[in-house]
Amino acid sequence: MMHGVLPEPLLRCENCAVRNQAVCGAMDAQQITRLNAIARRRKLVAGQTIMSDQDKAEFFANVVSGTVKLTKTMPDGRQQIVGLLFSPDFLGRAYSPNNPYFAEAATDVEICCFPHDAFEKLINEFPDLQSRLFERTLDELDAARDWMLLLGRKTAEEKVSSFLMLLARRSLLINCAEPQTPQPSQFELPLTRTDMADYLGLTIETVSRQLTKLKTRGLIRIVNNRLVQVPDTERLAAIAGQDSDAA
Amino acid sequence: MMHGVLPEPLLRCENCAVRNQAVCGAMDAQQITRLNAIARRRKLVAGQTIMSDQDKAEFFANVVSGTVKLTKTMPDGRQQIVGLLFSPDFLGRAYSPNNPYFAEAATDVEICCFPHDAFEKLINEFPDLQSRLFERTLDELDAARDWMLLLGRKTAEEKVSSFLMLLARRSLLINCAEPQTPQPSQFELPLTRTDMADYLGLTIETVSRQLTKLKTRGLIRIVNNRLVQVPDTERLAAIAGQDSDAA
DNA sequence: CGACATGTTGAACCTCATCAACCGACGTGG
DNA sequence: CCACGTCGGTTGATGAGGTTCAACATGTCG
Repeated sequence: MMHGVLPEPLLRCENCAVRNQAVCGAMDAQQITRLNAIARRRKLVAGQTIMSDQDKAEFFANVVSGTVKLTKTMPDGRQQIVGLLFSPDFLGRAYSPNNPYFAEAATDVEICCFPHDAFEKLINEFPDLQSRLFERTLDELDAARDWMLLLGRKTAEEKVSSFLMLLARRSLLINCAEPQTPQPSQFELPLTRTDMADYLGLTIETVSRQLTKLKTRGLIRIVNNRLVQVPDTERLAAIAGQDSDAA
Repeated sequence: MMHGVLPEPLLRCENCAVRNQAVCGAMDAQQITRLNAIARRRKLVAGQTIMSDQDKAEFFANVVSGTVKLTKTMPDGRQQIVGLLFSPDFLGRAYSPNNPYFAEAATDVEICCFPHDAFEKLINEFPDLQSRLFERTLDELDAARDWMLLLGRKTAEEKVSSFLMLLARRSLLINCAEPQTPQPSQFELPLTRTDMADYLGLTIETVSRQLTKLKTRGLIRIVNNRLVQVPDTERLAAIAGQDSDAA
């Protein structure tokens, strides 16, 4: 990576690692120049708050690296992670400055921020940009609804397996481009056990137990409490209770 | 209502009951004329399929009256309702003909259909229309995530109460325009117990038991197994485990 | 009236939450 | 250097909330 060593002003959008994947992918040279003028990189360590649900969001952002979690909390403290954002995902809501979620860095995170007003102006000028954001939002909606099925109807074992499959698919997608699933997979867990529990609607104890159960059955191998190997993704997918294509 | 007795071709968009609320609300006279040319009313009885998740969606639609449920089903038959659509809501997904949900009439339903290709052309011509759809999609995303909190973290009692509060708020919103919540409310349940269970991630037995428990405690009155009265919405909202404003 | 779908109630069981103890890694300060 | 507290994770014992299975009630429609 060259980017890390370049001084901030040279971190131009046209060289960005996530360009062509992020919302800026549809923009031409002129638009990118405009975008570059308002974009600003930020690095965050794990646990740091990105946006609070208390106050208005001052910016939009693209996740460049790391994992961001969106959470909702009840008055008595019960928590639910309602969305995970990975590398080219987009953070923030158009049309309304209100932000109903608490956004927090689950791992160390790098994001690319756009001030609210300037970015909205860009959206209005470039319909392509709006279309892209729209498409992403639709994808997020699909993902949210998939997760509703998981939260409402799946067993603890299926929940944990589904989460692991989510990561396994992601890592396969990033590493090789082939979409076949019968391959082995290896990845880092971007969440602590507590976060996994909050994502799956379980307790940390149940998550831990299910993980050891999967380990004992040889379905996964746990290396570092964070690094996980899945020797046979098909087998795990079957336990996750999903068709081999579903998320 | 005049509409019901008018022959189909006279059911013009400019007279539509949900105009100004639906996606067409932003359109001017000229646009409405265009829309009218492609729109087509359909009536469906409860239980009828609107769109299958198996095949591509051939149309978009606005819900004019009644309730539509979006469901996801696992291979073994477990089901989860992932969205409820009421009167001015929009049905269908732009940019992709694939439709990952099974859409079914929960009650008798009236919808206004737009063929896929013609409507997409309209979207591209009128950015306002796209913005409106985008906003609605963002609202749906928020609702889905609220429901994730419910499915993942709430107790059966809280789930049932939350659902009742959803309907109570809706009925108050429709009847009077005042946003105060301490009022009594009355409404029809648009779902069977089975559907309520599938919406809340419970079994029908649990739903039934929680309803009778709420009834016994005087928090609700059940008239017709379908007609429900809530004497004190604040009290019910407290049991639903939500701040008085949240969905 | 009988038949069928829809809803209720009861009893037994089971999954998962709760409470608690324990482990290992890490960082701090005496 | 070791004692100490903290944090993240694991494991065990126990119990409650919700499911399951089954019987019964109610409502609706021919």
